Amino acid sequence: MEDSKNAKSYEKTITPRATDYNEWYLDVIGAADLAEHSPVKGCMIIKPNGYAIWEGIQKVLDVEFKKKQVRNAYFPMLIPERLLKQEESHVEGFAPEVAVVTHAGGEKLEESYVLRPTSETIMYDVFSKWVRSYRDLPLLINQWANVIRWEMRTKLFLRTTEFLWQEGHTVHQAPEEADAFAREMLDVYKNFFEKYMAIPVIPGVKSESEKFAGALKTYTCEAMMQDGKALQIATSHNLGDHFAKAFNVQFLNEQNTLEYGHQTSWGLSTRSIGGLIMTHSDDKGLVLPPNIAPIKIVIVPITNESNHDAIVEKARELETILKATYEFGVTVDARPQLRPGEKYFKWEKEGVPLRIEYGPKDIENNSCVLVRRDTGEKIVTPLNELQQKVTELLSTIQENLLQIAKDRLVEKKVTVDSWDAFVSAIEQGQFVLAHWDGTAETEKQIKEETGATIRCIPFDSADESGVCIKSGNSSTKKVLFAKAY
RNA sequence: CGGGGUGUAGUACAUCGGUAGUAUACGCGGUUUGGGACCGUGAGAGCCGAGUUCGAUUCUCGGCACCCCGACCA
Repeated sequence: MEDSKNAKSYEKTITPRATDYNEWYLDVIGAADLAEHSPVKGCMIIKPNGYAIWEGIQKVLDVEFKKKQVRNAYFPMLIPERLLKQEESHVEGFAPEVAVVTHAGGEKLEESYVLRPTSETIMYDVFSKWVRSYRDLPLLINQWANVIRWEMRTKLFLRTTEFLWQEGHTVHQAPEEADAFAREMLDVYKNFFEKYMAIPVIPGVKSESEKFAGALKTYTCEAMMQDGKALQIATSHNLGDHFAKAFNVQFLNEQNTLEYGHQTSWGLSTRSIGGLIMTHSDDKGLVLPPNIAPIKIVIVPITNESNHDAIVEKARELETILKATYEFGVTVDARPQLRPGEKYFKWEKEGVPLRIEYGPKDIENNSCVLVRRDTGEKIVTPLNELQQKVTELLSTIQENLLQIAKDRLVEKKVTVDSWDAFVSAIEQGQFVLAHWDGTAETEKQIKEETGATIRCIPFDSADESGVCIKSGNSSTKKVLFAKAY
């Protein structure tokens, strides 16, 4: 009896909050049907529900990229090993995690290929042929692709051996232009996260030791998960002319002299889905912001055997009305013989922002019941106001989710001036602003002692003189520390 | 790669040197249907290999896989 009870509660309970990764994976992701482990170690099978979110992200970003005149292209997954080795710090950074193809066609290859961990090398080798004159610049290319990084430990969505992303790569005439573009793309990401994903981020610059292998500067968006840990959710790099020199990306300027291009690269991966889940999930499962939710509205007809078909038919009428605005974002759960409660839980678990209950009572009153996923609030709505009310509620839910996440960021972000205060804040899982002397040694020491890393030097961190919380040396800026995923 | 652990039904867990059991999920029949319902019934399992043994899912050894904790990372 005891056993059966436990087993039952296991199946039916979603463990609290997506704060602990394991529970999150097991009970929220697993149950929500977004992804699962593949038979290939460290790789992820993205199920239809998960992929639909990715498709939504692609759709929105593609529009943003087009506004910046960025065009999509596709480059090979196999990169000749020599190309990868051409930029020194780049190969050092990636060497430990590349997978190498040594055999093909039944023979050992004369030259090995690596499976792209990122495409700078192969793309820039090609860019060197595409770029001849200043008239060819800026060159603005994006690619949607999979990449392979042989990480030692993987976590679904956050770090998988293979992941999907977009990587943008550009070439500019002037250093300032490249830097400005890298910053602009970071803004694109920041706005995307806030507007669509309802994830507030802290934009800033990475420290030297945390920056991308081969970059001059790495700009980052850091987000806070519900447990206070940080997630690097998108990055944009100013590559300077490092790669241009390694791959000979040169152009003739107006004075007819040869110059190296100045480059950027920027990316956003399926990790952002992990961030989405860990930002909004609650005890019942996933919570998706309406602006990115593949299904925004589910209509649950309340039926019994005798009236099932008739009520479903009426529910389809509501669906038709809403589809005019929301297209594929509306669905009717017309499965027979299931009790309404069971359907409610399924759709709550999957994060659908708005549920419409529609049964005999509603038909009689010419109304329906709208239920918010974020608050659980039930709102009886006359059918003639349905469309307007739905639009209104979806945008309210979107704003509310962003506000909750913003409040959390404010609440869990502290400024400290002493080492003791720093250590205790980090232990409590907070974001910590503190003075740092700017040296890699101090950074490393802090990491070893507390597990915290410098997430970024926030753009809005003011110049001010102070002393480093660890070394006591002088400092000019406060930087953001946190434990990270 | 270091430290720890686990391999039994779709899932989660038992048991046992000799019929492998429970829950849930799944199929079928029925009663239900405004928050995870119930009754009946059916199908479904020992990672691989070797050894010990009359007999191994169980014990031993080897392999493989996976999980957890570290170093690495979007």
